[in-house]
Amino acid sequence: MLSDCGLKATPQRIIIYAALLSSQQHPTAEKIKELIQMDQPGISLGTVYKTLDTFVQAGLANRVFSDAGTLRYDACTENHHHIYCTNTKEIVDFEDPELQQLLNNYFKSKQLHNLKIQDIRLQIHAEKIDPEKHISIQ
Amino acid sequence: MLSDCGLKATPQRIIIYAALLSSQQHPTAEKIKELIQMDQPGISLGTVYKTLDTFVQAGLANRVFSDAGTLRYDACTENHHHIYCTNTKEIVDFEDPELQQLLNNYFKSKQLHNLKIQDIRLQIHAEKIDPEKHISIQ
DNA sequence: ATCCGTGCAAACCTTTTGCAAGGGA
DNA sequence: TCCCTTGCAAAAGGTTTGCACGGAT
Repeated sequence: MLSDCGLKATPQRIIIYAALLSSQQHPTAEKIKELIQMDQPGISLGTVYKTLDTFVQAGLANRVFSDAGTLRYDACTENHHHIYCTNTKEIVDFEDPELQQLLNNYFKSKQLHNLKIQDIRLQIHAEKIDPEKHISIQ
Repeated sequence: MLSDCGLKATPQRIIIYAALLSSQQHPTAEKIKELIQMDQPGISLGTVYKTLDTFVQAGLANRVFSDAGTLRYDACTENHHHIYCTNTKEIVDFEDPELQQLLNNYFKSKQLHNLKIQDIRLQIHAEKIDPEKHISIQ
């Protein structure tokens, strides 16, 4: 996977990538360091930053916007959207082919002169009614 | 305007709010300090931060997401979207009632259980073909 | 007189950088 | 072996905080 992208498969990279893949929380660099603490106790925070940056360059990960001014990362590089819970501060993935179709059609008809669209992302700001429960999409 | 929100109308606040309103660039705190330098030379950067924060609390302004890890502000609190130019790094407002209608319909039909939607914002990442020209929407 | 906003500077936090040492191909 | 990666620590932003001063009610 890593070597497919021309990256050396070092233990640190493998573990960071695994952590990023398994975490659904769009973690910060700090959070990833915590997550892998048990497997890789001595890892340096600087290395986590550098590695995540390398992943972004290589197209293995994306940065996710957050209003707190801290960078968050996402191993999912497919086109998808994010639900920002205003109370729990979670960021949850949202994906729906129907929505994608809708947006594609809209932007096909609505010509934006002088612009080449690369990516459309929705931020859905919403309040979780019952923080105990999970979010479900009907 | 300020007093409507229960805020004392001090010279600093008036000038900062005016700068925010007139700038179409979703400025950072630093940028605002520059913008008002001529009118209010002695203003402290700390005051700018505090004032912008006060505005956000009062609902007079919004924070705009940005990947650079710097906070940007927007005096427009109505529902609208942003075009992020990947080459010029500009952030341009995008508003279209038709799109709004489309999104409303979509989210009305697509029930998100356990969530109360507050706000939907699109980030349109796009490349400006000719950086000299302005962006126009057909 | 009191309360709130301002200015200044220090503190803080997150992220980046430089460099020497170590490990993979 | 060679080059790339890591770890550490220092530096570099950007943002927040604490506190004393000043202005308005």
